[in-house]
Amino acid sequence: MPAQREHKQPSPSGRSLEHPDRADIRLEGVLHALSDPMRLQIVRDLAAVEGELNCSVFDLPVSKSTTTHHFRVLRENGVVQQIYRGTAKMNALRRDDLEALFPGLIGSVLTAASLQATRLEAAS
Amino acid sequence: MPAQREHKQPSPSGRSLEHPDRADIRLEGVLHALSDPMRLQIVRDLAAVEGELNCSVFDLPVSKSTTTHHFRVLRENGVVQQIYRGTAKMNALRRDDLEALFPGLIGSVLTAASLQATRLEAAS
DNA sequence: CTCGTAGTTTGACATCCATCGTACTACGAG
DNA sequence: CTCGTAGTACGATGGATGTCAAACTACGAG
Repeated sequence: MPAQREHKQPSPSGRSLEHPDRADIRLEGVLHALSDPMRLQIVRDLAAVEGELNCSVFDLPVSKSTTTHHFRVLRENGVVQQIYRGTAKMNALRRDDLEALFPGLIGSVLTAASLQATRLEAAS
Repeated sequence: MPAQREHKQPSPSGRSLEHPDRADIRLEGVLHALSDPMRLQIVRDLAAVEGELNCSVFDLPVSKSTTTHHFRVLRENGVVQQIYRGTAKMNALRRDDLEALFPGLIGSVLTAASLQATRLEAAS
């Protein structure tokens, strides 16, 4: 039932996606979003390219619908921004908003993730 | 079934509590532990006093058994250290371990939590 | 218009999670 | 030894979460 999209403002290039305003982003939500290995990997990849990536460049070991689910969690918790561009859906980290709300947080999470990856790798 | 405590070494003052080694602490686990409002509050209080606190000084709006549950999650994910001292159970942040593994992470989470608290308060 | 590609939606399912109440255990005080 | 206090263990329960497969939608290419 498509009865819940109240303010559906037709976006420039097609479907619309709901994003929380900056003021509605919650720390607990962001931490929860980042606490899943799959989603943390997505965020790391996104941060690494410093730009936009479409969904399909992520080679996640899960089905397409699960991937959709994870991107939705990231979007609903204010971690990523998604826009449709033709048939692709581009994703980008909401760096400015996150930095304004939680200064240094994303940076230390990314650093921590790198360090841990190195550490786990070294432990063969 | 109490068949999983393999190396149960009797601790100096009574019951034993299992803590993960530093090397076994995982970023995802820490983020998950911090993503619950109740547990984030506990960690903030713990950080504020820069020392040990027993469980009962936390005035959480949940039952005793739920409180036990949250402290266990924090302990099992390497966020806090707990030791029995008589009938009380003292809790402390594992600052050194967390700082060594994930430099700056705890600090930015605490800062973010403060900022958000202020922000939400200001929004009446 | 038709097709293929990219992603969504739905429904199902098993697991995990936060919460509770009640019964239980450990320890210190008296 | 007995009692009170601090916290644990044990189900139980309702709700969220991660996962999937299958059917569906939107868009560009031809």
